[in-house]
Formats: sequence, C-alpha cells, structure tokens
Amino acid sequence: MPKPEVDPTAPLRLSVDRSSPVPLYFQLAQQLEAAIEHGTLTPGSLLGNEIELAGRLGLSRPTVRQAIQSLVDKGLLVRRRGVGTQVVHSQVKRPLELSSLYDDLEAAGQRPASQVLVNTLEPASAEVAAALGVAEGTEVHRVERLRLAHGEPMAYLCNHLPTGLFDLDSAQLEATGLYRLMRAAGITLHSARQSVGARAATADEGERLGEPEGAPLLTMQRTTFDDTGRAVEFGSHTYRASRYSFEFQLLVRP
Amino acid sequence: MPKPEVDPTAPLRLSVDRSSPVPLYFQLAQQLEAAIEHGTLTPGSLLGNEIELAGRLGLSRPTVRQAIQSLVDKGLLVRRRGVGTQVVHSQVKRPLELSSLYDDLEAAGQRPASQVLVNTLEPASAEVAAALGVAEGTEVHRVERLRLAHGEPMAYLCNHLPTGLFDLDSAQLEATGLYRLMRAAGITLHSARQSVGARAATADEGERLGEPEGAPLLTMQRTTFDDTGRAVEFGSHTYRASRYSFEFQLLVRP
DNA sequence: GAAGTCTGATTGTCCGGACAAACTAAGGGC
DNA sequence: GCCCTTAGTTTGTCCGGACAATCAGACTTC
Repeated sequence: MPKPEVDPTAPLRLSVDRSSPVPLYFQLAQQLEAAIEHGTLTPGSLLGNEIELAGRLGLSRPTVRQAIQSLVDKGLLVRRRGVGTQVVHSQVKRPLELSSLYDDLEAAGQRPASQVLVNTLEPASAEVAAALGVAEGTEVHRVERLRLAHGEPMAYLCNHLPTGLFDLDSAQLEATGLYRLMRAAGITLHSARQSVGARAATADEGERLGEPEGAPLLTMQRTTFDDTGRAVEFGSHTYRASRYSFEFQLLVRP
Repeated sequence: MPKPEVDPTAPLRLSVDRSSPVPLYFQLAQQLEAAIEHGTLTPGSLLGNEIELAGRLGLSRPTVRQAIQSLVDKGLLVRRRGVGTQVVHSQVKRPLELSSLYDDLEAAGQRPASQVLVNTLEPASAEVAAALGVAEGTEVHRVERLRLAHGEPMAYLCNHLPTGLFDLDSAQLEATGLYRLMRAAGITLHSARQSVGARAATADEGERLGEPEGAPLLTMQRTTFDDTGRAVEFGSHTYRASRYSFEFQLLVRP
C-alpha cells in the first residue's frame, strides 16, 4: 500500500467565512472533520496548538476550542494536556445513533419496503400504558408492519403511539420510516430506552417472517421520548436473526 | 401519591468552593445533577437565566454555561433560546456506557462469579487478526470464561487480546472484570464497535450454558479501542437469551 | 548509567464583556 | 375577535486575556 500522498508539514488549508450565518466554530469543525475523513489529517498527527491555530484563522482561542471540543465529543480527536490534540487512530466511524430500521437498510443500499398490516386504534394494554405513560385502557394507535428487503421479510414491527401527536397515514408509513414522519411533524426526538434480546419463534411469528417454528429471533423493545420527556412511541420488534444484527459504535464517556 | 414537598419558588441551594481543586463548573454541574436526581429540580421547571445564576454564585457566565452544557450533553437538561433551560421530563437515566457484563450484573445486585476455562496464548486466526489489527498468526492471548449468577451460567465469554499490554492473571480475571483490569493497567478505553445478533445453540454451546441444542442464544462481538486507536480487545460472547438481554439508553445527537 | 530536576510547550479553567438570534407575550391595527 | 407588529427576555456566538495543571524532553546530579 502506498504511503498517503500528503505532506504532513504542509499546514492545513483552513478558512472561515465571516459573512456566513453558520457559526465560525462549526465551519472550522466541519473543515477539520472533512480533513480527517479525507486523510489530510492522518491518524496520530498533532493538530497544532490552539493559540497558533486561532491566530492563523483570525479567530479567538475559545472559538477554536469550541470547534475542537465538538470533534472530541464525536470521538475523532483526543486532547492531551502538555502534548497537543491528536487525531484518533480511527476505525471508529460514528457513535450510536437513534436510527430506524428503514434508515439502516437504506444506508446499506437495500432499498427497503414496508407493508402495513394493521393501522388501528385500540385501548392500551398494561404493558403499553406503562411504556407510554398513559392510563391503561386509553386509546392508542397500533401499527403493525412487515419490513422487506429484496422482497424477503426482514422484520416484524409492532408500534404503539399516543393519539393526537400526528397523522398516521398508512401510505406514508409504507413510503418512509416512522421516525421521519415524527420529525416531519415537528417532534424532536430526544432519547430512547432499548432492550435487545432473543427468543425462539412461535409458529405465527415464524410464518410471518418465513422462518421455521423455534428459529432464533432477535427482539428489540424501544420506548422513544421527545425533548419534553413525553413518550412518543413504544415498539416491539422481531428480526430474523439469520438476516439481521445490530451494529453500533460506543464512545466511552471520559 | 403526595406532591413533592419542594417549594419551586425557593431558589436552589447552590454554592461553590473556590479553594477546592475540583473545577468550579464541575462542582456546579454535580450540584445541579444531584438536585435533579433528588427531585429538588422538578422535570419541566426552568433553571433561571444564566446571567442571574452566575451573579448569584459569584461565577462568570461562561463557567455557568459550561456546567449547564455538560448536563445538556448528558441529556438531563434542554436549552431553548428565548425561553430558558428546562429539566427534561426524565425517565431517562443514563446513556449507553461501555460496560462489562461483570458491571451489569453487579449493578443488578446479582453477585457475579467468573470461571476461567482457558487462559493461553495462540496464533491469531484471520478473524481475530483482522479485529485486532495484527498480522495473522501473531501470538495473542485467548481467554475463555463462564459468567455465573446465582450459581447458574449466564454467558460464555471468549476474548482475544494482543500481547504485551498487561498481565493476564486468571485469579484476577475471576475476581473482577476484564475492563477493570485494563483500566487498572493504565489503559484508557475510548470506543468500541459492537455487533449484537442471535443464533441457535450448537450442542457444545448448549451444554456449556445449560440450554438444549437449538435454544436461542444472544451473541455479541465487540472490539474495544483505547485512546491511541489501538485495538485492545476482541470478544465473542454468547448469552442465554432466556436469562439475559441488553438494556440501554440512547441520546439523539442534536 | 540511572535517577531526579528543571524548563518550555500545550491544554484546562476562568473571567468580563459584547452583539446576534430566537422565542414569548403584550400591544396596536383591522 | 383576530392578526400583525413590537418590545423584552434568554440563550447562542464570539472576543481577548490571565493563570494553573500537566506532559515531554533536556539537563543535572549522584
């Protein structure tokens, strides 16, 4: 493998546009991230001290620090007092995100398809009521979907949502993911509590997913909260273990 | 349920110790977090504006902002321009951490026990070599452990580690978790790449874990990196799906 | 040669201030 | 009554500076 054709002594081409509405620290962070992604900043290399960097760009040190800090939070950089700021020897890509299966499949280029099996209202069971923080028996949406990739079933998704949040249109649900609909409705997702496990498929579950009875299934239950702390969705999903696994990156909080 | 006996109009008792070596912003963040945990700061309540807060504590606004920001990053607070900073209506506890099964079990009060089955050196297979970033055939540690809770097997853990990092003592491995040993050896964990799936138990696997052949197993593969980007551990773990599931909290990155 | 010591470099913490942007709510116009 | 404008509040961004804590490497000492 040829060595990267980058002169490490050449100072990075950085510049900021003060007339732009995008914050200066953000512009700098983007450029640094691009340089890391592109290989201009090689793993392990020092970034040059903050004061010099600030002077070169005509920025103040706090602004430069804010840019660097955002990349440290992303896990791309590591700071060492008395040494400098280094690019992490990555293999690390992205921390875990709250993504939907739809997004996952699309990112993998699998051209996902949905099939809405059920889209109705029903009184909340004890489990659903507890997850959504509503009284048992309250009317909630129930959506059952089958997620397909390459025409084969991948997962069976059952979601419960409180009423009055937004319009649950079956056609839209088939065209895109649930999370996109929520974001489009002005709901800002904040956090989620997930539980991932496994169990053997019942005869019904097996038939839906094209697996024999007793086949191992990967299960996920997730309750999603918006930024006001309200539970906006509770999902119970089963995935074909033979076709799907969860992959994610973790960052250790310092 | 009685209403919390807290007067929301009473200003929070906050104070900082300037003679302490612990940073002022960190002291403030800890006190705010404690107040949220304790219920003194109720979910949804405003925090009071930053300038007034700074004045009351004798701090500057940047310091107060740094404290607040750290809690926003943890998902405990939400800022709204023109409105103020609110306590999130939690149910949210902690974001996902890089924890070991040992820690998980201990937190659940299950008094974990380990049994080291194998602790040896062997040449790296292609898979292990790729994960650890070493040449195929390089000598690496191989550790196989059985994790028990209440005397029952919970998981079978197989780890591979590069040589020369630290001392792998079987007795210590049985007394504590692998991650604690690494931290104690001065290795600062940085990130990990995980893959969680499921599959049916083979006859051997079933026997080790006390499950019948074909029983669903939860599998996890994890490669852990330190802050220099070096892979320090590669683990292939299988859990009894009937006894164990992964639970975690996610934060949506804004 | 090995150990401890000093020095320079670099990030960490903290201050005080300034203006911009976004949101809320009250006031005025229709 | 309803909609638009306006003013006030609060966070967001940015500046320039100061000192402390920590690290690496060179130097000194034994």
